[in-house]
Amino acid sequence: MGASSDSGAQTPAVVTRFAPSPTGFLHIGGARTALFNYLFARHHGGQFQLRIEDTDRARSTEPAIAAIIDGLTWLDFEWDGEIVHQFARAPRHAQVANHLLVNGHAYRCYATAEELETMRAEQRAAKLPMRYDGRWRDRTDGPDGAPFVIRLKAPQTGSVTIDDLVQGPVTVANAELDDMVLLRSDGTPTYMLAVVVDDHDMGVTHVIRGDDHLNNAFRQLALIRAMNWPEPQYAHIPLIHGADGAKLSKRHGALGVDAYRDEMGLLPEAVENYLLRLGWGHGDDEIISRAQAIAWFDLKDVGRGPSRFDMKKLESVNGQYLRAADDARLVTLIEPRVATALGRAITDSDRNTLQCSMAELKKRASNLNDLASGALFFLRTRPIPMDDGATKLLASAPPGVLADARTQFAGINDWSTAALEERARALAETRGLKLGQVAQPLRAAVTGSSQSPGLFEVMAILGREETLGRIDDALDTMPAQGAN
RNA sequence: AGUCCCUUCGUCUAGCGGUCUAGGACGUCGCCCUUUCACGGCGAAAACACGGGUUCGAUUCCCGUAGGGAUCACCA
Repeated sequence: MGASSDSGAQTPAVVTRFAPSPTGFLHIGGARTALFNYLFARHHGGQFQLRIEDTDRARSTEPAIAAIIDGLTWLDFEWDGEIVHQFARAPRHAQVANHLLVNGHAYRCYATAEELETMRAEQRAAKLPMRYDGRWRDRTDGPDGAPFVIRLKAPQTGSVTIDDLVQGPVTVANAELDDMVLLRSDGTPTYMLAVVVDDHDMGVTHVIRGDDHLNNAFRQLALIRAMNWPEPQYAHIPLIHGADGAKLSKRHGALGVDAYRDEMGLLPEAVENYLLRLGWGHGDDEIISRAQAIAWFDLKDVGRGPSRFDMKKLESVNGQYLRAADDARLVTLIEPRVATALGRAITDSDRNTLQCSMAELKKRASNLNDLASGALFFLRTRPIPMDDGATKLLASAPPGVLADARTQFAGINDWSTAALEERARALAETRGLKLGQVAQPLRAAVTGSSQSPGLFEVMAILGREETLGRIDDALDTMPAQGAN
């Protein structure tokens, strides 16, 4: 990209960008901002670009940049073109500041930090708005060699109205704004300068960002006008709040997206769907595919008020996507978790078992953690552990049912769900028991728990040898019940 | 403090002057299905912040109040 790319030969009608600062991890709010930018660009057949705002050298880190890229990749928000690293463009930013200095739209300010601090203290004491008072605005007698910053000579009268695509028309009097610093005394650009210059050079047509930037937009517009550049359209989306209505914090889920993937075991499409529905709606639609989202997304449908993050609903949405997900994909996803829990590597046989049981398993899980832990009993080696519920079931089982059931099952030639169930029902009938009185002890013996997927499906998947073995194990631990 | 923004069930939202005795989803509760737990199905409770206008008629338009949020840097 050239230093000043005004050429726009084949400039797309819509160019959006996601511009995170790599000072932390990509959090959920940032992910939503990225999603809206992505969707809007794709909806209009335009471009979605990524810019890393790393001008804060002290706080920007490589791991943070990697985390941002990792998060966007996981969510599959594919950006167009090369990633723009803001810091590398510092010379261009300085060039613009100096250009403004030359044409009179900016000036040197020699006020020291201490000086400005006392100015603010006085304003605070007088209960006046704290703004730079423009003391160097019309002076050119700066001390030789003294450090200075370059400030924008912003209009002081009149007002500016931004037709925000989300917030609607917003007007602010120029008197409310002060002359912002463009270039610091060390020659580095401020964020305000850098964003405007980069957005212009990247050909950004729509600035979609958190509404914490709404106030900044007016200052940035003054700079854009001073440069006589085309003005982008703005869309300031409300920030996400925690369940208690307060700003999102770690307690609420302002975690890196990696936490949603790794710790919570969520699916990227579910996180995307949830984020999309947070502050945006399309009739009664809840589960919305990427393609539909692109077709339907419009900034005018984005709500103006902040919405609260609801983990329960996220889990629910994730559960729906989990049930619709491909079984083989889920097997792959839970493999590491299962291996860790089991303390051993997963074999092909294990994989096969997981694949066969996945349809049953996923109905009982809303995230990958649940899915993995729910699958464990299939893969444990005998004798499998019994939880409290299972122990109680075995202790209160009608005398002899387990042994009788074992005998019945052992006589089955066709080891199938249907055959297993038929024998169990027959046994219950002859002994005058309800099916549950037979099935529950069996469930305990075979799964080690009082809750599990369908018992006969489980036994069919486990196979004759393993099933019978587990029943034998249970029989061994049971106190000798008055024989027959 | 000032400036700016926002306000429909607990939560996310639909609604864009009459179709609202306000719809959907999550959550909650009940019932059904059923060998357990889930899934699934059915049903219930649950909201237009308040006060003024405008209008034949306001959830929908305007103003005020209250509440919430954003913002005060040589941070981004």
